[in-house]
Amino acid sequence: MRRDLWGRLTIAGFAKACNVHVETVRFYQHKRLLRPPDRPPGKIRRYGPADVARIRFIKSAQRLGFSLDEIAQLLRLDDGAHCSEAAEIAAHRLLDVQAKLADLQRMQTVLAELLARCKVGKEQLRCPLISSLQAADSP
Amino acid sequence: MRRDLWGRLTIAGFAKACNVHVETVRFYQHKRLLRPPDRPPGKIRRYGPADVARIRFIKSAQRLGFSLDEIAQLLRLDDGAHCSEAAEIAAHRLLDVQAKLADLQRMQTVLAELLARCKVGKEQLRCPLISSLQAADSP
DNA sequence: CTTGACTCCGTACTTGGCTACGGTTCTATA
DNA sequence: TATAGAACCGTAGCCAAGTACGGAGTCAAG
Repeated sequence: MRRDLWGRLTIAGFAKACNVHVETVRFYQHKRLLRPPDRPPGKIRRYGPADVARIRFIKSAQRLGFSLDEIAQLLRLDDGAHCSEAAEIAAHRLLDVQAKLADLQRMQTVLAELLARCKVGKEQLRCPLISSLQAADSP
Repeated sequence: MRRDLWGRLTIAGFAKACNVHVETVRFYQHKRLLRPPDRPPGKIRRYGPADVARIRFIKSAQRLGFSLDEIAQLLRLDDGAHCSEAAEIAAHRLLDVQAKLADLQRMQTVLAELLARCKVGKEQLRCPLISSLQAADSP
């Protein structure tokens, strides 16, 4: 993993550290989810730990069902937005997160119960998963 | 919303009840997430409440970050799978759900704190969202 | 018993999120 | 300092998940 004298990574090492492809990094830069580090004239870009954390956040948030556009909003909160705007974004996202939590908690209960029943009996098991999710439709 | 004498819906009413498009219903049938109801020869299909619940489950699970393939697995648990197989699927999904829960809980805390700080002060706020997510990379 | 809306089904197009390609510019080791 | 291997950057292609289209078959209100 190549680093310069300040320990900052080239794009290849950076991508590897984030467990994504180089092209994905560039794609996120293009979509303005990640600001490309300044490029000293006639030299190449170098990436630091904050950039790694940022990409990891993006990938984790995707696993939670957020789109890149929603993630861009969340990142603006982390970057520091003015209060009135931040409050609005945060309030929206908070409701969304809470709805997801409620659904996932019900799902967890149902899956855990299924697993427990599996351990005792060996019969054919039905698992009331469908009825475990209740989230309202978001338009 | 058209129903027959047993109260079962045509595909248009069904789609509306699920808040999806007719084409989406057909797409899910094609992907075997939903079995098309039997079609009496020379007549059209009719859909019941169990079908509505199934589509709603699919849409909710998508919001939680599950792909259609993962959702197909979950649906097989609900449909009743044999024990050894069910246990394996359930165990995998349970771990996944628990990782998501942990991340969402941290995110909820951070968003709620931001919102609280917004109410008192009016300054520029940074929100330590990025450091709130820790989920391990799943390959 | 017609007519306009709806169903059925196959195929083609779109969008979001990457992934690959290829020509030019940097970089670092021999 | 030559040169293999990166980095850069634009453009094109790919896959998942829909979305649109169109012709032939149903349905029900008039």
